[in-house]
Amino acid sequence: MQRTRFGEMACSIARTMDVIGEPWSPLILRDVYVGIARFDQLQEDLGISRKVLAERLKWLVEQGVLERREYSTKPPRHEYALTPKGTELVELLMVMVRWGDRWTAGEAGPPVLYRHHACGRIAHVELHCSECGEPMGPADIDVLPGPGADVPVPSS
Amino acid sequence: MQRTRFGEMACSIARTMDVIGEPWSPLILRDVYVGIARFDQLQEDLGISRKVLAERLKWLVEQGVLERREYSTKPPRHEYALTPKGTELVELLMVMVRWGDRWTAGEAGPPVLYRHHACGRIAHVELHCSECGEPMGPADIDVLPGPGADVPVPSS
DNA sequence: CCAATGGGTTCCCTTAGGGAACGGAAGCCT
DNA sequence: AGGCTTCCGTTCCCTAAGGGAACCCATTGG
Repeated sequence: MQRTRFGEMACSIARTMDVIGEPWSPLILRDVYVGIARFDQLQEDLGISRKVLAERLKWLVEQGVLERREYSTKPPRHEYALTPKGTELVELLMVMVRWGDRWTAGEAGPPVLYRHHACGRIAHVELHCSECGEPMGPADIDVLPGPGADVPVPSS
Repeated sequence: MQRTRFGEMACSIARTMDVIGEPWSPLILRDVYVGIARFDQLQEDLGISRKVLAERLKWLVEQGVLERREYSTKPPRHEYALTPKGTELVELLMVMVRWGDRWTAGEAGPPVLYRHHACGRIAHVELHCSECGEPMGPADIDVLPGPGADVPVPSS
């Protein structure tokens, strides 16, 4: 619903939510990431209303998160693919998965597992500091005002 | 709106969205994390409707993400605090901030900065593998079915 | 006694999600 | 050639959820 526009707020959380804050968007990105890329596949896999799916896809393409490309011209057919901007959002999904696994999976265990190419092991993501490489969580930081504070509208 | 229930899906992303997928929830958690913890403070800081704020807080408390506690009995006054379950969600917020900083901050730069206690430097989060400690992003993993796949309802 | 503060609740209006039906363009089958 | 099927949406209507403003109640301070 969200009639309050988040994109104008001087907060990167709000601005991220403005792009993918509508509840279906992360699931759409997940599906595209794992290769479910066409309209009907998405609709069936998610159980989303076709109307809402069309709206979401349009929005996500406008935001530069997805790209709509023709994979067949003779019958015009399209599929959706992650842009670099969208691929980085998948990192966010990986952290959501981690939290969901820990707190909502119950006894059945996690629905999916990740195997890390580098070490070949089943693993999950952890947050580390970009500067020193050590773990960095909510308790390990001070939050300071940055240069973009109090600037309501960034660019567009 | 989300009349489709996400909590039943065998997907940790969907189940996480079921808890905090409504657009205001991450901003509420952000505020509580930085110490904006009382109803009126939240309402003013966010510009959210009081009705929706009351609903969200109730939901987040029910979900065990926030805790409502009385900090004064004489006039009964309450504030909200993050539980451990909620504190781990702040990790998710930190990743959202990272994405928002990179892709939506514009020339003004990030609205807030993090200083890492361990090294004292301004930093952002990066995703690493829990097993080998190396970077682990969307391109570095295989996604495999886990034990909880095809189990629609986890516990509750 | 009156106003202010804190923390909500109630009411009404508008808007966005859900579901089902429709549409249209290009194969494919017989 | 006619009709079925696939893909990708659009349109319609209904209901539920968000927004805003007003109201409420308890306590405290002046």
